[in-house]
Amino acid sequence: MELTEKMEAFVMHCGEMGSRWGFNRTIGQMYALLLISEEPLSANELSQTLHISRGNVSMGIKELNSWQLIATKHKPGDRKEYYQPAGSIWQMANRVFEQRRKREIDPTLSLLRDSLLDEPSNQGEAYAQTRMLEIHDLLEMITEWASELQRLSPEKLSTLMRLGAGVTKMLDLRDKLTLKSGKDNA
Amino acid sequence: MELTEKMEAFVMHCGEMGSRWGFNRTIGQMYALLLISEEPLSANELSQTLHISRGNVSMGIKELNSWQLIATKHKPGDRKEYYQPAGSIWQMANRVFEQRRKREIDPTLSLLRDSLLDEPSNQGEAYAQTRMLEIHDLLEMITEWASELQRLSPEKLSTLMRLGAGVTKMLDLRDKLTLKSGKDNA
DNA sequence: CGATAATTTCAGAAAGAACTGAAACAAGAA
DNA sequence: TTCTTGTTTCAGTTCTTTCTGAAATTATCG
Repeated sequence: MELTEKMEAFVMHCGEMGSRWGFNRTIGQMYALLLISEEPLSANELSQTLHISRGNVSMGIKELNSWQLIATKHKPGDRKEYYQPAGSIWQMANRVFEQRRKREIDPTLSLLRDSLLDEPSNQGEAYAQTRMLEIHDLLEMITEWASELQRLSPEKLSTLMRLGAGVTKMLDLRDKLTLKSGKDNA
Repeated sequence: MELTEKMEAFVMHCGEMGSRWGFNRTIGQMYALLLISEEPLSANELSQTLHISRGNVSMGIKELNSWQLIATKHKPGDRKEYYQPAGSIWQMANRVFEQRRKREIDPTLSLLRDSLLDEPSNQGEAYAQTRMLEIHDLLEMITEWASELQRLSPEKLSTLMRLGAGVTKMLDLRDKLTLKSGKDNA
């Protein structure tokens, strides 16, 4: 697999960003390469193109699988496995968001829930709990909102996104409607 | 500064999560401690309570400052500096999102923009560019959407959030209105 | 059933990130 | 100015993560 200059730039960039996106350098590179490659690639091709060890590729594939970001393909008369990105860009973004939510938010949320069950045992702890409650509520909102967006079909999501600056207008519109028809909505 | 068991659990947990949230362990701990502490704390108190070196605290404060997450206070007749969280929980969330956008999305976006300016030099590159364009558009949507949300006042944001599952309904409503009044909206 | 072709695992090496502590620096107070 | 009290810096150390490569494992073919 030969890369043009631009392709290599992209792949390497995704490597740098990899760690910021929740996985590591090589995994970022691997996924980038699979994304821009027209044909599915074998583990060996990944290893050679990216100059990383075969073992490392194997671990990377395992990780990408656990994120459900790649699919495995077989070619007739060929024992090797070939890999390609799973699903559309939208689905990929969804998966990444979901995984990150699981890792970055859920654990904190459950710790906070536990902590808030008990009565505060003194003044300082009472204050701490009010702050924790704020954070809890914020995180809960974020997760609810996120899962809401995930349930939305890609088309609707796209509409909502394209709406952009219109969200504010929509809220205003809704306020008017609500005022007219009385307080019957959430 | 003495911590109850629950407070310590929270602080330590934020430490573990720190790296997932874009900063490191000690910085997570420091910020958590400042959040749940009623009084502003001095660098020495942070150092002692968390059992980390004075120098490390200093670096942490620098970092938290660059994220605009803490404010510095002075007590009359006391040379020390005291630190406390800056702004509300909402503001904090905003800051974190913004910083992360800057680090995780903006660089990629500008790379993609550059890359997409040039004509593809061969078949494979043409395919790569179509994929890159998809990613570009997705990232652009996300950033626009995010900055949109940031411009929203906290109250509106809160309304929008509480709306939750209602977003779908709202979209439907909007569709009906649009159909009735013709195609005059975005 | 071997023999062969591929994938996975994992101990140790290498690279990278975070932390310490002592020295340098800064800002009043006397 | 000099002394005191506080903050910052940074070279070296420690801790963590990632990567390699050889050995173990699994799967397929004849």
